[in-house]
Amino acid sequence: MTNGNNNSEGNKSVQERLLDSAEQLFCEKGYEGTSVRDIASLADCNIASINYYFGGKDQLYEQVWRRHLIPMRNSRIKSIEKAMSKYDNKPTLEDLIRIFAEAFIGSIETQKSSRLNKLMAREYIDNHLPENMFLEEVMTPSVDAMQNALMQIYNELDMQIVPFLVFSFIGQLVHLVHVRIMFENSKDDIIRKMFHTETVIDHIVKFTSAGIRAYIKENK
Amino acid sequence: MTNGNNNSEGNKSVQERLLDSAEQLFCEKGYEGTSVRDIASLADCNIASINYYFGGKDQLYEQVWRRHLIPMRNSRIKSIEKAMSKYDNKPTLEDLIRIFAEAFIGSIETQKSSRLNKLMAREYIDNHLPENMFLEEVMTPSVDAMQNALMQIYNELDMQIVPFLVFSFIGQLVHLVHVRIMFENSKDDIIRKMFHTETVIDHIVKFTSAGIRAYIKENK
DNA sequence: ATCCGTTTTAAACTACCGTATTAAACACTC
DNA sequence: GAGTGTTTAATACGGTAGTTTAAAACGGAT
Repeated sequence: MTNGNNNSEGNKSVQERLLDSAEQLFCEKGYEGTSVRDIASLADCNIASINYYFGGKDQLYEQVWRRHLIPMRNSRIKSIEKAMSKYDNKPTLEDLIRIFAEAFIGSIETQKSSRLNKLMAREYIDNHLPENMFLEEVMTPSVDAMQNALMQIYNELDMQIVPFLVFSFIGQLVHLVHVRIMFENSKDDIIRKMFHTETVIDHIVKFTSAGIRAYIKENK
Repeated sequence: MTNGNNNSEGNKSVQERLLDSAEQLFCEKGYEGTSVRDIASLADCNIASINYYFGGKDQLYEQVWRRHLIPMRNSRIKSIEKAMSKYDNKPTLEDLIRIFAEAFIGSIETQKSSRLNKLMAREYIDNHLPENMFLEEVMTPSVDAMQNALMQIYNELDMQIVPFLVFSFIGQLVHLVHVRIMFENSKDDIIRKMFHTETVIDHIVKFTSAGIRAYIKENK
């Protein structure tokens, strides 16, 4: 081991080390807050390698995304399909919401999924990806899948309402990620405890189900 | 007019022009994405003025906040107090939620309040304000006021649940701000129409009320 | 051993950052 | 109108950013 970092071990290629280090730093400090020198240093390689292999900081950033974008999107869509098929296309509202929420937050809550959510939260507000890439390749597919699932469960649901329901649901999930970032260094144990995954997902499931059913009753 | 900007007109002082320009740029490009040269140029004054009047970029940023922090916080708290007193401390859930949501989004939906919400969203994730200033002077007071109001309406509500309810409510409001920014340049009229203030607030009121009532019933 | 394409290195380059300096312009009192 | 404190101005400074360069090191094939 040549230094104290944790990205140079093993037999990873330079590209992989750069992607790993870049991911870590981009998640922690954002795009502008991370310098190519920091990345190269953490990856234990020369600065020029970034331009040699990726063509620049921006394209390295894009590759960091592409590495996780498709898996992330797929895991969310898969979670919905699984919930649907498991219950013969008619899972309870609670099951559907819970499964998606867990996939969104990161079911086992690995360090990696937590980091990626943080990266997503940043990209949400400060676009450094090519135009609409985040929207079209990450957000929209998940939202569409969720909308379709909802309409399958409640086929009497007004099609114009469904986007609002998904908006409220996902809004809570995204907000959860933000709030967690905010309080992650907080000493306040009460607040930290409040945002423990299981507890808060239980709440979101209950709250959201009730919100959705508010639109069901009146149509009957 | 010496140039094409819109901050040098009128008889505003240099400080005011700097604050206006800084606010605009910080909202659009964030703290790191904005240079003091950009600010000075937009304000149509010398770079040194920023250090002369404010003591540095960081303190200018803080002043931009302080200018709107107290009014923003107050308008939210006021909105709750007004709702409470108007209905003799027992407004309907729908009234309370609607009034706060309108105050949050910016009732008249000025361009300014939209911009500030964007700035707030950034501050959520990347702190450039002095430690805890954002949390203690903006977020916490509003959240506390909302929690207290809820407990007054439903005094049978479990105190440990209330923070979750407020979380879900505010989560939707914050998400609305984000989504709007995301789609503000979208050509998709359907989406833009969806997030028109009145429509989406109607939904949030309905959805949130139902979510909250889900916790009321079981306690009875 | 030599060649040659690939990878790695150290250093230089250009551009911009936030800040500090210094002097000139201004507004006002006495 | 000389003197005073305040405001504006141009410019210099030290630092760091992302990128480029050109030479050195490497590694397999001939």
